[in-house]
Amino acid sequence: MTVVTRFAPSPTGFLHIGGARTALFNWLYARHNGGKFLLRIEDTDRERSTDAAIEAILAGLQWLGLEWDEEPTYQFSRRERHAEIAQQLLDQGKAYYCYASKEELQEMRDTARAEGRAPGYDGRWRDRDPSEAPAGVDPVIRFKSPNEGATVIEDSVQGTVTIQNEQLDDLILLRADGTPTYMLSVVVDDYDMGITHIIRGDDHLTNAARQIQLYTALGWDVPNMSHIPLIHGPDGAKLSKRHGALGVEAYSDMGYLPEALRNYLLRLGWSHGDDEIISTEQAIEWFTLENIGKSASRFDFDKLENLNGTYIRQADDAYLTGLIMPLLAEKAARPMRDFDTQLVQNAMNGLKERAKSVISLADSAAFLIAERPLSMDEKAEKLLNDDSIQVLQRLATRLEVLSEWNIDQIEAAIREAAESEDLKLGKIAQPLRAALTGTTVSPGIFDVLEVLGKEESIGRIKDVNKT
RNA sequence: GUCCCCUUCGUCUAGUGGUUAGGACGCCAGAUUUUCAUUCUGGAAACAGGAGUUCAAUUCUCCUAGGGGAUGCCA
Repeated sequence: MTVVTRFAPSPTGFLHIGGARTALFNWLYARHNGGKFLLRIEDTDRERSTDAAIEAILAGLQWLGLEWDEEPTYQFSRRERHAEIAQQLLDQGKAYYCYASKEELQEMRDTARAEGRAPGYDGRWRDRDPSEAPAGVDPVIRFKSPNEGATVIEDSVQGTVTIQNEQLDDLILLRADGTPTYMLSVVVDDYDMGITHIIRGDDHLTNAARQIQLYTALGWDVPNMSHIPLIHGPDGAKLSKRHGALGVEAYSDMGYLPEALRNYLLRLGWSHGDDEIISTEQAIEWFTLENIGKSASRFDFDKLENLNGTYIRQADDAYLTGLIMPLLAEKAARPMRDFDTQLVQNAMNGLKERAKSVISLADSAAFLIAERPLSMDEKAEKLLNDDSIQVLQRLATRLEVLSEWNIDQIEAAIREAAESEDLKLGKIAQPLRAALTGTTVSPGIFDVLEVLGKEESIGRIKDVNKT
């Protein structure tokens, strides 16, 4: 049997971090088994679904490198089919029309809660004759769910979960306006799409019981189910915008590499012994449902950042250069030229050693394409003006020289200063670096000297500044 | 309120009826790097609490506490 998984987001917002992990797990499971990974956009809520959200989700998945198979399915386009199944259940006496008003429903909830019973619809139209229907009320179609016994969910992650049927009320299949609800659509679509394995957030666990009842009523096989724990914010509370409930594009904007985020997400709730750095190939080879944990995990930016640094250090120079050139162009407010790119790429090997994000990588490369003389950032300025260190004063007086990028002179100045003051170069390295790059968040001093020291590079910089 | 799920260092996690309870991030200390970063070495740091089963429980059972989820004509 070919494994078929799916990711089924509702397009009411961006692709958030939890959704991204769900997608990743589905993708990994499909690839591990040589199966298919399908995408279904659950847009049956016409009020809240937007095209912008659909685009953001697709873009997010692409950025993460989670390629889906076949064309995405748009759930709303299948509403006829959903209605057909609802009608079938109606014909079979497994569903019925309900005319209860919103007020009645609210009242039912209130009294149920007050009496300590399971809340929900009390089934007052379940066995009533349609001739008693009030005039002018568009009915909904409800599923006649079993009142007795229990529904058992055999979950690959959660284990066996039993829900008493009396806890579950008669869910709505078709709304008053004739559109299908989520509960009906998922079941029908998963069946029609041939989904063999459902992997989704455990906020759907209770829904799973209701859906199993539907599968049973329809005589369909229940797919294998895995309800994975949710991701929480650093404080343990539900993920909010302040934490990680950002769209994946926000992570891209923050300078995280997709491969780093993927690796991080994979390790959140899944493990393979002590392995931490896991390539995509290894992930596909190793991924199984058994290794998914059952408890919720917190989002930890420190670890993500560390992972990101690791991936940046391993990354190809040209690849990284390609990523930061647009950022540099923005910073410099001018288009980048071939020699700018070449210069940055030459320096990349040294630069990437100390970068934790694509953003900081761009920051540390900025001096390479900056206009001369440099404009200092505040911190750099302060360092250079700190009169508690004599050497700095000397260097500061030579700033004109420095700004002309005469490497020989710079080196001579450094050595002279260091020797005459009997200081280690280390002591003046920080301010020196500030002087050379205009900022304190720049690369190592020797990397700076090395790159700038290349006659060729210097020539190019001068050319740039003249034009 | 009712139902369901979860609980190993601060965080992500490994693990077993008998282990010095392992790794990673972060933190601290040291080495290397004439700065920073990288790298390396070392260190502090955990089985939520209480019963029970057992020769032996972190591991099995129950209870409590804490956390999370569900409880929509949202998905």
